[in-house]
Amino acid sequence: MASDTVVVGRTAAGRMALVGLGDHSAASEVDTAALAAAVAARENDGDVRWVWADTAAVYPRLLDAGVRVARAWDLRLVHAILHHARTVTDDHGLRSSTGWDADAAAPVDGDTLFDLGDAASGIPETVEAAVAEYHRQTAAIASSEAPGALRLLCAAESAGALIAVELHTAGVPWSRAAHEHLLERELGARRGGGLPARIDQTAAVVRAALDDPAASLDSQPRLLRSLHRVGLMVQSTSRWELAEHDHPAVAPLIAYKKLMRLYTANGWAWLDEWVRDDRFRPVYVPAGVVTGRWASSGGGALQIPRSLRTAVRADPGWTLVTADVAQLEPRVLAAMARDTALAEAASGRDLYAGIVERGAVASRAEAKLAMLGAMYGATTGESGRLLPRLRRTFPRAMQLVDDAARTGEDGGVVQTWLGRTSPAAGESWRALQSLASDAAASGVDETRARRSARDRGRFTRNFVVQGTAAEWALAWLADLRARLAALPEVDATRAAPASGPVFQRRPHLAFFLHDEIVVHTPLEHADAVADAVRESAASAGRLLFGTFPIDFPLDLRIGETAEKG
DNA sequence: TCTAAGTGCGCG
DNA sequence: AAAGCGCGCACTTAGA
Repeated sequence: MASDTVVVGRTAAGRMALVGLGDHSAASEVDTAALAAAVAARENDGDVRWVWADTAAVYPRLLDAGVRVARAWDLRLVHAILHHARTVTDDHGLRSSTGWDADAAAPVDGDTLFDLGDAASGIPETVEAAVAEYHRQTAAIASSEAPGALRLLCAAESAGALIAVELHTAGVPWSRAAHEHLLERELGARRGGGLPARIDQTAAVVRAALDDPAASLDSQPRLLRSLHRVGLMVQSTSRWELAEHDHPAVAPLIAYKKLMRLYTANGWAWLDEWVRDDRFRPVYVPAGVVTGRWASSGGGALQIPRSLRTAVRADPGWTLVTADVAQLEPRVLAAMARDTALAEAASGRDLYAGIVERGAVASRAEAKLAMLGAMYGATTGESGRLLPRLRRTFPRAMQLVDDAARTGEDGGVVQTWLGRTSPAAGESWRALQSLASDAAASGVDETRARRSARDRGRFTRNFVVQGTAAEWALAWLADLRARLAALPEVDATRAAPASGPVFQRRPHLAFFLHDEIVVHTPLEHADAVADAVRESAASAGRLLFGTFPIDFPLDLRIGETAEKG
């Protein structure tokens, strides 16, 4: 078994070049059509880390050709991390404009999305440029004050890039029939020309209550005027404010909004556009959020209503293993701050119950409110009122987030546990602050500047926690992916072809949402998958936080489970 | 007729 | 209208 790093890029002649960087470095060239076979051969030959410009551009074709790779290095994503990383002391030219700082190619419809060599991204893709960039990146990491952590982050980010493509390719097993059944039950039958019957009926009830048969329910300004005419003096048309009023129009209006939301966001049109072959294939965007969380593009993958998860159904002979982490962010905070008191409160399954047991607050609801307030920067209301009690009981954890907030308010940058750095303060932000600090500044300027400083403080406060939680989740995913790949395949008669050639015969990740995963697995491997999910969570905790005693308990379920709890 | 901004709501 | 973070999407209106 040879361990090697192989850089993949284009040649001037438009072929694909594979350049080995190891002891037995060698270069070879193949036509684009033969890339998958060349990668497969090298992958089977030994332990390889594949270095390429953009996983989202290269990997879909490999998967479609039946080729999975174990390890990768995504030059675009790693560049984005290192470009801003505060701990890097020598950037080796990484911070100058080289084309690698281009944004990801905007996802587009149709076949061009994952076309190899799509030049829209602006990323240099020649193999020479890729080799040079890889050397810059490894050198920059080596110069970091915490090279191990940064290297881990970059490897985890790259593993995430592989997983994002794999999730798209495999898709979420989605029962069109179950989805349609739910739509008909909630909305009534689909009607070609107009709205489903139930929506029409509900709208009629609302209009009757508003004493206006022509009232517009979809235009916020006009609806607001209609409400005012019947004495409902609301300032917005949002559900929470409507619910505070007692009027015959309120209940049907809230019902109308709920039905319309289902119809427009996840109705038949969504089903037609996003579900093929009983698979929902969202486009995941690794690091699409500044904190390092993933975003999604199209299909609203990260906003699927929980009520709709009844449509998530395993293929025949397969099942689903679903797991989410209980209170990931406060656990991560406890470990980052080395706050043993908070870690002890977290030692049971329910961190909030643990906080109550330690006497900080009186109820679980208060504990949750206070903890969220601490991580989001609440200043007023019940959440703000509870914060001093949390500060007394968990001073180290609270100091970590308070420090992050102060740094942000002062215009500084903060870092996650592994070294992802928050964005620098923008030019307009700085201008506002310096304007307000001028002796001749007006009270209005000062107020605006203070508010903007506090806004930024809340962002950096949350950045350290949300970003580190995202790192933990990446580590969890990456470790789980490797464990799943080691489980045995089922025979071809048991295959789930819609999951594609790489995954149709083995357990595979099917969905990921910040702190939650779904694995689609042949029935006989469900218990092994559940073990792998738990072991990878424990492994992720050790990888990030070493021996610090913090648990990451999972709510884990095997089988068709639509909703939580 | 196009785009940008506002509103509201789904998810963590 | 959120108080208190991070997103994406659908719909509307205002403005070019």
